[in-house]
Amino acid sequence: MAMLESGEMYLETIYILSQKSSTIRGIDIGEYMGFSKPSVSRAVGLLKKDGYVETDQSGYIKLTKKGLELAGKIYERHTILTAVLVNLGVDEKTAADDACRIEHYISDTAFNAIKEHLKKYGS
Amino acid sequence: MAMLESGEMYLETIYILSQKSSTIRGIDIGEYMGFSKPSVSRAVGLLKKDGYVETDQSGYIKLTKKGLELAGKIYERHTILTAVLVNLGVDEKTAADDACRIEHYISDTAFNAIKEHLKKYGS
DNA sequence: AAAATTAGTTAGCCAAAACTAACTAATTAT
DNA sequence: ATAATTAGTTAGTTTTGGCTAACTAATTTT
Repeated sequence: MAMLESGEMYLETIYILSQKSSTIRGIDIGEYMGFSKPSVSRAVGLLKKDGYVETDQSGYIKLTKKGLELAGKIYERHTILTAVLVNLGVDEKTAADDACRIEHYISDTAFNAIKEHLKKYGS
Repeated sequence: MAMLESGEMYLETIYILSQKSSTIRGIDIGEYMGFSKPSVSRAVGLLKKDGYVETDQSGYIKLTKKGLELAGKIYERHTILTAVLVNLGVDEKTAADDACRIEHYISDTAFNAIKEHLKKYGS
């Protein structure tokens, strides 16, 4: 099935936490996102079932190649969209919040157009 | 309660249909959106309950002042966001599809910044 | 006038994604 | 060694928003 906003947010969170620690547990994800343990357990189970994530012998959560690719893509959208909005004069917090929602709904085509524009004109 | 994407899509559809006809029925909305009669019935009932819509003696659906304001705002987002994406080189269809999703998730602050930019620089 | 179509509603199903309560299992503290 | 904390899972609830089936009521058609 196609990945929805919820699944993408979990993936992105795992990606971000991976940059700080190599041992990520469900509880860390829940704490970061403000969700309960069962919600995380269910969501990670779905990501695992769909091959985005796997757990090692100790139960730590890792992104698979497929998961890393998608998470990286979403994270890039997050940073670029935030940057574009900040360039347009939007405050950091609002820009990041908007980017965090829009990143799940924008097409590759539209995102790439925005990214190219930012690269060329910086605004 | 806050209006979600679904409710906003129904409002926007009613707004668009209102520009072509003054007698709008549930069946027209369903046909336009590709949804079943019961889905429309339920959605219009919620919009009515929250004061965005009312029905006249003949059962025709009209936007209230409150509904017209919100629908107009969403429609403006739709047109401006589409225009911005087209200016960036995105094809019409993709631009409109993206705008149709993003319009529900962007903040007033970010949208206004984008709108001002379009006004000043046309791209 | 009787039959058929059309519009709307009601009831109930399904999926997604959050939740609480309560369980298991493992680790840590006393 | 026992008790307490911590992490994860299971079961079951809630909300949102689609759906079908089946009903009512009004309008058309024949």
